Amino acid sequence: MSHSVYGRLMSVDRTQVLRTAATLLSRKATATMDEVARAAGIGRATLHRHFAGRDALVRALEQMCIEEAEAALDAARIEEGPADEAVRRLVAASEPAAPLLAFLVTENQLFEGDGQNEGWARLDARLVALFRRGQEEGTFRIDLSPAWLCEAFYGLIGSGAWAVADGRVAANDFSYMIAELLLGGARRSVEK
Amino acid sequence: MSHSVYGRLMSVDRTQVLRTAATLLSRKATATMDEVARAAGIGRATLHRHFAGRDALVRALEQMCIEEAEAALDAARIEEGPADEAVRRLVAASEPAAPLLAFLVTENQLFEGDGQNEGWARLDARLVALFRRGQEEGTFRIDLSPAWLCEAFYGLIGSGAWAVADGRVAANDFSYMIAELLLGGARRSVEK
DNA sequence: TTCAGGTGAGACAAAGATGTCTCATTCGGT
DNA sequence: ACCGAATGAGACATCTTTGTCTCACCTGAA
Repeated sequence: MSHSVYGRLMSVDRTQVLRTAATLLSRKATATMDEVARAAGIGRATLHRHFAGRDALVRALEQMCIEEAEAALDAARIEEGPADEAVRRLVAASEPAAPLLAFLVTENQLFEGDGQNEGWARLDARLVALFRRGQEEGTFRIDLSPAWLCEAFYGLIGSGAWAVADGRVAANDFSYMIAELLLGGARRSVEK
Repeated sequence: MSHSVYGRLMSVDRTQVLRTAATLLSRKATATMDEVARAAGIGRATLHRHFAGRDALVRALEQMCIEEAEAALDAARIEEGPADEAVRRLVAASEPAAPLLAFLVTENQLFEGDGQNEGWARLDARLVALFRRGQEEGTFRIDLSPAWLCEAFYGLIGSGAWAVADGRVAANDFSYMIAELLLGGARRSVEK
């Protein structure tokens, strides 16, 4: 028996398919399974062999997004050092997952059903904890709630991903722009 | 012949239907015409009488969004006074159009077709001009491009609208949170 | 009351998407 | 070269959505 990196004999890269699907679906949420398959460069039948249907595809996207976001949180070591630097590290670490997040942030449909993935709650909790820590340490202002900062973080990651995808901003500036705006805002400041 | 406020004998409020549709579609982009009709409290047939199809509905949404956004730009008098205060006024004036913008920001599908509404270019131009003016006047930092500030503005309006709709933040805090984050960021500053 | 215009509900066919299947082909390992 | 596994293309039935139509009902104005 032969094995690839992921333990299966195969040619389609599940991860790559999901990334492509995320990019397409964030641009056109009503895209059909056929369009998703074509965008990923595979046949509709093959797509169906890997994901039972549209719902299963979105669920897989959700799962992958949560895993990558949690990996980013781990990699950024958000519990360490000043909160603002932790946010900077987190933005940078979130860049690979940005297209995924851009899609899922808008797919609020996921939060209607009965069994919503508990991963989102974990993510939110860790992110809120980070902003709360920053407030308690005096790094972040206290008149903006951690919940809102959390939302803004998601929103800016999504906006950044779209802006880069559309070529309105350079990919290299991704994390700088997001972190700077989130932390310092647009107004010119006397400090730093 | 009888006339209502809008010059037609009628009972359905076109504007209200569009607002409801925007709210629903921003939460569930794949909603059917029937779901949109139910959400608006009208029959599917009636919805069809007013909007020939899903495409026409989205186009009407787009047009309404552009009109309201331009009205907000006018009402905020963004050419007057300090740029940061102009942004504050603009955010406040944009609040009524927020659910509309939240939907259309994510409906990138609109920017694929051949005939995309030129209203977006007008909007972008005015917004970019505002941020550029702020930079030239020394109010805004120059290391964040006007194009990115423009994107971030849209993104934060959308995030704010969702956060309010989901009850994660109070509706009263809408414009304060957005304007403060966009202008000042999360980091505590020595000024002000 | 009368009446015209608007509406909701349902029926209906057409169009599109989905899920499943078969078969020829290609690719990687042996 | 061989062979098994996976793929792409296409056919197919089914389900959903869409667009259109009819008809009964309601409402406001005369």
